[in-house]
Amino acid sequence: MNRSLLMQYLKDDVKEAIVRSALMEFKSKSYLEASMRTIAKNAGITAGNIYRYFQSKDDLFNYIMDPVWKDVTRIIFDNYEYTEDFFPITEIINSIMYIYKRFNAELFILLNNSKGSKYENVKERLVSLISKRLEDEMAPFFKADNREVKDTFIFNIISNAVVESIYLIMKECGDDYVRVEALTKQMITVFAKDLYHRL
Amino acid sequence: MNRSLLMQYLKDDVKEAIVRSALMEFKSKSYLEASMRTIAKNAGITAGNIYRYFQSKDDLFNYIMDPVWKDVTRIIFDNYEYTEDFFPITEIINSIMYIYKRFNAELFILLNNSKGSKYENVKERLVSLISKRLEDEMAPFFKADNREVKDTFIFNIISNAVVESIYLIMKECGDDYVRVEALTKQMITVFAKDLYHRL
Amino acid sequence: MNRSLLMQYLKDDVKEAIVRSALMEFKSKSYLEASMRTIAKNAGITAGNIYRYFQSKDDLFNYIMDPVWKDVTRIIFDNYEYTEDFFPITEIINSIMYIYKRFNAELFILLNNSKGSKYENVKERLVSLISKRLEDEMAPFFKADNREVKDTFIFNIISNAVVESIYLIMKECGDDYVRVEALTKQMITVFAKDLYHRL
Amino acid sequence: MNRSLLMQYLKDDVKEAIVRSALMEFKSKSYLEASMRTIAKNAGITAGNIYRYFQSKDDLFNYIMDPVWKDVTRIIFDNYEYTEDFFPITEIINSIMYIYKRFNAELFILLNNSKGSKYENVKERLVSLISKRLEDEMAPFFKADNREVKDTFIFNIISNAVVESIYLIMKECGDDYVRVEALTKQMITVFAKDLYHRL
DNA sequence: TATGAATGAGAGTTCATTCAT
DNA sequence: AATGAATGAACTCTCATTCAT
Repeated sequence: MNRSLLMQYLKDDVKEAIVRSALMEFKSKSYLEASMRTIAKNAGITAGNIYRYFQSKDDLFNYIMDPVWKDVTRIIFDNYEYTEDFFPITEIINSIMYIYKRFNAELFILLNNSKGSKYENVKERLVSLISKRLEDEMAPFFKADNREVKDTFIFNIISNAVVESIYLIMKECGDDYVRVEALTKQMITVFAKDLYHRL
Repeated sequence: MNRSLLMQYLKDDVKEAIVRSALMEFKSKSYLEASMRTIAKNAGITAGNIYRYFQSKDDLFNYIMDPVWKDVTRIIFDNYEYTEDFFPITEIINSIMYIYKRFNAELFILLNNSKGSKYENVKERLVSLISKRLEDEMAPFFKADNREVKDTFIFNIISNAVVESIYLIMKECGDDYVRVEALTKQMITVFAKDLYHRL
Repeated sequence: MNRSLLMQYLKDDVKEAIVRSALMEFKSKSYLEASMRTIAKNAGITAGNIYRYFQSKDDLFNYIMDPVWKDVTRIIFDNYEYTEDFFPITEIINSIMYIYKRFNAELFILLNNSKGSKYENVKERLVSLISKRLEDEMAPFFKADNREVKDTFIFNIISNAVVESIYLIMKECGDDYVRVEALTKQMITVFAKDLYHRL
Repeated sequence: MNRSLLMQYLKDDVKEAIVRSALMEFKSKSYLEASMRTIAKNAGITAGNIYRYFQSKDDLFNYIMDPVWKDVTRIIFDNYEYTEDFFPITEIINSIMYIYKRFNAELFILLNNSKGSKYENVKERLVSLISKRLEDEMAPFFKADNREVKDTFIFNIISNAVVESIYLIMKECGDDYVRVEALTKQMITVFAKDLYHRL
């Protein structure tokens, strides 16, 4: 390995250290409260050196969060098979578990600690996406029964409840994936089972 | 109107201006991030002058938030009449509407932007209170059927959903009290109706 | 009494109240640390109103201290009768007791809490005055014996000790004039008796 | 000299500049009145930069004063040999000269300008220590003669005079160690010689 | 590439002083 | 004469960011 490649290697190493340290910091403090000094210290480098790898705090935050957001939105727009319960519960659970396992910390940050960043309103956008999909999926049934929902904002409320619950379960369960899955299932059941008849 | 009364009027005017400006600031930034200078500027006064009306940032925040929290906890501890639907829905709605009409913005801040203040964990405490009450109310029915809930954390999840939904409705509806009431009813129905059978 | 005289009376009344309150404040805080607000509050008036009577904090301080300083310096330059002990101890004690009884608080402030005011170096000036007088009084005796003091700064040191001791006694004894007088006598004895033979 | 050593050099330079500037500031203003901005300006840096070297104003003050106080108390508790003159004058002088040479300005600040810091009452404590020792040393002689002192506060007065005198000599003599030693000797003689017969 | 010293703007807060009333 | 609201500059301290080395 020549010197330039070594440098390249070292560089990636440091970048990863920064990202790892930043994740920790963003998990315990909001975007605005997070300290570049602390991130640097926990990454084993100096504050100034971060700016070799990221233009700004904002840049660093987005570098971490962009892929998560991409994945999350992609998953929501995946086509689920319809089931007679209106909701493809198993697949939803699977998606949630996938995101949970891959982006545990990141999702937590995205939902809760992103104030001040461009992801400030990410929860609202996420809820909107889910809400839209929920509404679309239920529309045919309402049409068939010649019913309609008085105020479609209720879909937002339900979607928001689901998102909030996922975040709550994440906080409660930590790495206990079995409990996460059980609680998530129960939660989806409570919110979605027979939903049509409660609307 | 004599001078003393005029002074009184003017003084109250400024205090109100500060509170109004502070509400705006606390609505858009968390307690810690909010700036006394910005509050002053938007109230049309100098930063130092705020301290004629409030002893500190903390004092100002609590002056606004104390009444809300007092009312909210009082309401939660009120005794509702039991109904055959498990929940005294009408009275709950009335309570929520009361708080909504009086403390729209304040409740939002309390639930979302109180980090760094003494109300930092208010949402968790509120959710716990509601959760406890929910569990207590349902306990007899589970006992009668000789059933039990697998993971009682689900009560926390549901309570959290209710709290979050109220706050979402507030944000959505502005001053449209009729819509607030309708949505709140629908929300409670969706979350609570037949809840026993979905647990 | 007509209105104008009444006003005059009231005015003097307020001025006295300010001075009394200021004395208290300057006794417990240094000139710089003393607060015009506190002085006003304890005088039963508003801060702004002080400025009707005194141009500034400095002006107020000097108004109180000028007469004391005048008296103190005057007394020091009074002519004492010579005694065979070199020092007219009785008269010195009397002078000190006079100042003590009349300007208890003021002297304390002058010596200890005047930093930042024009009396900042008053102790040094006072000590110099006393020192000069001490030297002058002892000069003939040295001359007669054909002796001289190696370093005349020793007179400053002794004078300073006397001044400091007076202030210390003031702090210790409060209004117990009998103890003040006893201790002052003892102190003068300790420092001055047979001084000539210890130089 | 490599870069790291150079940095080290520069860093120490700045720290020294801060301490030097702080000494000046604390010499002319009390702890509370001293300004970090002024200290920074006179050290040729910005106010914020001080905080790279010292955690707080308090930290900076204590960094300068701690060693002095440590040395001073250590010396006072040292055991002196008894002499027939009651006092181990030579050793006292030596101790004073040691402190003088090491902590000229610092002792001045400690005794005079420490209000608001943890050394606020240091002079009183120091005087008490010396006073206690003085009293203890003279007690046997009083007992032997079946005498007693009317008011033992006189020991405090004498101790205070000694402390004050040391500080006065320091201010007067600057770096002229020979004169400091001569004056200190003379001062101790004036205050302590034959003290027993003047009490 | 990396350092770490330094900046500069901003935070909350205090207070002597001014001034319209 | 008196009020008390308001100012504005000062305070200590923090931190993202820059830059000479």
